Amino acid sequence: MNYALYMPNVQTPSLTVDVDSDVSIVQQIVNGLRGALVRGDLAPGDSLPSSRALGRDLGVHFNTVAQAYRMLEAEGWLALKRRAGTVVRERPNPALEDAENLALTDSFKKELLDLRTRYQALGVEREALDSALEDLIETRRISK
Amino acid sequence: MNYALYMPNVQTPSLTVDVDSDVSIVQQIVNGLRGALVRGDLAPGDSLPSSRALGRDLGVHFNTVAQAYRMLEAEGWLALKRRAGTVVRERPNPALEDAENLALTDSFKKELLDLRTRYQALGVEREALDSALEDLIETRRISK
DNA sequence: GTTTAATGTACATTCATCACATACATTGAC
DNA sequence: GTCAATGTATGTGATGAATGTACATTAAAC
Repeated sequence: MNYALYMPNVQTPSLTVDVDSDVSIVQQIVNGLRGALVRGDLAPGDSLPSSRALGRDLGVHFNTVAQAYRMLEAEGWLALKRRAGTVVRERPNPALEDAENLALTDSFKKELLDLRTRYQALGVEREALDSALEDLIETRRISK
Repeated sequence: MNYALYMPNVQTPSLTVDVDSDVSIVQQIVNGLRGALVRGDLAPGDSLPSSRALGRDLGVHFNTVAQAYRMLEAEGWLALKRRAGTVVRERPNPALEDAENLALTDSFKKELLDLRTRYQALGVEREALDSALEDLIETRRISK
């Protein structure tokens, strides 16, 4: 089942959770919120729903949401305060050492390759995957 | 720790396993072998090491390798026979219904977007990620 | 200022999964 | 036919995921 959350700065619903997915619910929430944060749909100063409210909307336990919030807090995106709720923080992009940067880029390439290979093995045509890759690059060019 | 396996049709070692990774060992083996199968480094008729031999080389338990073999058997890549060992099968690319194809392409886009966003949030520059994407497209064009 | 209710935090529980250990069934080689 | 190498089946301890429940904090209401 999928549920939706409405962001303060965007009209279309985002943050859906698929209980049947093989990626954990916490990770799905983290991915969805991180995407909104990177896109700017959630901006510094914005308040997020309480873990209980979001858990209710998503159909999961509030502790599951709370854990996702804490992971995003650890990444520097959110500030969590008791009773006051969860707020988006100002978050400068982390500066990386060259070595870290190279290592991360390599990991990215490896994950990317595995991802593409997996869908290719499932029978998706090369052209469809290629154009999805192109689309991602293009989208980024336009949006920035 | 990383270990290496030598494929019959390729000089450079492949299939490394990282115990500290957050992706499971079985999945790493599946990913590595599937990559070799899709690339053609492992071709129909090729024999794979026994689960015990590969487990020894990789430094993991042979049942872990056996499980990976069985997953690839379920995908249609391998034929497992007792005593005779594991052999690469002829495997036509699965034909997909249009609906499946669209759904898979959507999943691919979603996973791709999450992947890129995650590394972007880690501080990797947009240009590095973009060029990795471009490289993947280019590599595929050349190799096929 | 006191009370109160809403929020995040902490810990226990249940269940699934991972990697491994061990015993077994099968079967090609000799 | 015997044997040893291979895959198969089942059990186990550890880890993690999602939830249940109780608690600590604190902004808001009065």
